[in-house]
Amino acid sequence: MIRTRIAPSPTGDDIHIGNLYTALINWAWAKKHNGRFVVRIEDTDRTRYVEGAEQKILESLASYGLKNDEGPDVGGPYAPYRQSERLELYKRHALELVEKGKAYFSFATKSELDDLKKRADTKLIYRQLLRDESRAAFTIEDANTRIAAMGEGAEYTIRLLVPANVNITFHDLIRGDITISTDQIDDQVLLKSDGFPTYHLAVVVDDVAMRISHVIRAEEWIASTPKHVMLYDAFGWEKPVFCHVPILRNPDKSKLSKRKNPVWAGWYLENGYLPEAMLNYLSLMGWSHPDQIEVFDLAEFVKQFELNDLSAVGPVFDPKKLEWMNGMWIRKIRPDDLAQRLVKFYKGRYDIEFVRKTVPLVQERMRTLMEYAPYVEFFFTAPTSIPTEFELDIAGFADILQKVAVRLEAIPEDMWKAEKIGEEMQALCADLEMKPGKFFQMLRVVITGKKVSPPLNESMELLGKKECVQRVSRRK
RNA sequence: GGCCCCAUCGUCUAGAGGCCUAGGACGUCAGGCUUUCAUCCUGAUAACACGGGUUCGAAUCCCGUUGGGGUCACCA
Repeated sequence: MIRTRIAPSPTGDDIHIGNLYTALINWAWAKKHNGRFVVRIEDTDRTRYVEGAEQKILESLASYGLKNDEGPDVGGPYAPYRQSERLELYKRHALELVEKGKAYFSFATKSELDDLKKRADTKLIYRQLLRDESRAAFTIEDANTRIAAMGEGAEYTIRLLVPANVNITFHDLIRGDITISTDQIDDQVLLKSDGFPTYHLAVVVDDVAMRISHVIRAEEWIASTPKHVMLYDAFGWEKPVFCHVPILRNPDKSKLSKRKNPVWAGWYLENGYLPEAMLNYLSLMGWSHPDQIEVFDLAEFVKQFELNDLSAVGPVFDPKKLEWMNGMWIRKIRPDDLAQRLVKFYKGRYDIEFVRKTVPLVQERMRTLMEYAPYVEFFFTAPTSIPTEFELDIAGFADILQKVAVRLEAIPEDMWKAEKIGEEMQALCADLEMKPGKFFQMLRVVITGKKVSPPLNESMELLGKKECVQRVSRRK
């Protein structure tokens, strides 16, 4: 059984786009194999905890259609899915490692550690000192006596015993074998002095407890994977498949950050992006469809996606292409679907009937839902002024408008259709011996107040005869 | 700085030794269609980081250099 997970920390406002990307990969891989996609909340850092973040993350995932099969919101066979509710499990395992001689108690205080760092010229020497002094300081018996003596508020940590100069090799599905020396790793704290586990202990214990088959996470975790490998080995556990996906980048290639791009998943939804478009765009990061097509839905992605086809190169997140993709999706969905999304997006500002009528006029010119409002604004607000360049540029401006008004007035109410309006205006334009471009540009500005608008005839039909005549007449 | 990862148009990518005078997409530019804008169509622009090997033959394999990124916490 394929089981994947994402393990977000509730430390921000929302789920980060990079995490949404990782979530997509995890979700797709699980779905492809009829497996399970798990969300586990890693809230072991109490100092960075943000109230409400967990809910927002879950909401965002659901909004994008990446619903989790197990998690704190829906439960599951391996509950609880919040690490803060699993503290006993971690402590038990940390102690097990101490018993096995794979970890040790440490009473070193912050200042003692700082002192140690000061004495060491290099990281390597620091690690040696830590190994030689800290770990040898107490036998298990001594430590237990000391902890007992300290009573309730006993402060100590449990550290992993990391041997010097041993090569740790693990297999990454995308990159192949990766070897890192233990000289790069100091004795890792597994259990913090506040009784909470560190990420390293918790992630290994939970991934095993929750039967995670594929650990698919961002590339930034590669350097700490040897720590996890040591833990799997220390416990005698079988390792999952490791797969480190590329990190999304800013245009300057640095790790995608809010300084250069909006990074919160919710932001894109709030700014008129379709979940389908975002996911489709994200799926093109480090991966490409075997047929080289670029616009496809989630089901197609799940069908075609292979984990080891993922590239190891960190792709730049390009808002321009995302926008194009969004435009493609706006045109791709059914008009009625689009209408309903618009109503929802604008929180009822427009009623569904109005939106249904205007969607055909604007569907192929919108790139985001946000562009709808400016396009239809003129239906509600008559233009208040005309750019003076028009009056100056067109000889007999007022007279021409007068004639337009007369023509429009002459169209019977029951014939007030886009086609008829178009014919009449064409005819008038010919009578006046004006260039169509100029004539219609003028008419457009008078009716909509803008040089750019939805198709004129259809717009006038929707606006109604009375309103159109009024808008034209007002210019006399 | 140590260690690890990576390296094809500005960007996303195809390419798993000959099919590559390197293909597609976004962007940009030019043109067409059009009653504006958009859509759509056509065309143009632009890349195998560099240097050594291996091979009859290298974008593809190996080594080095350079460049970029990640990571080195009682944060995840």
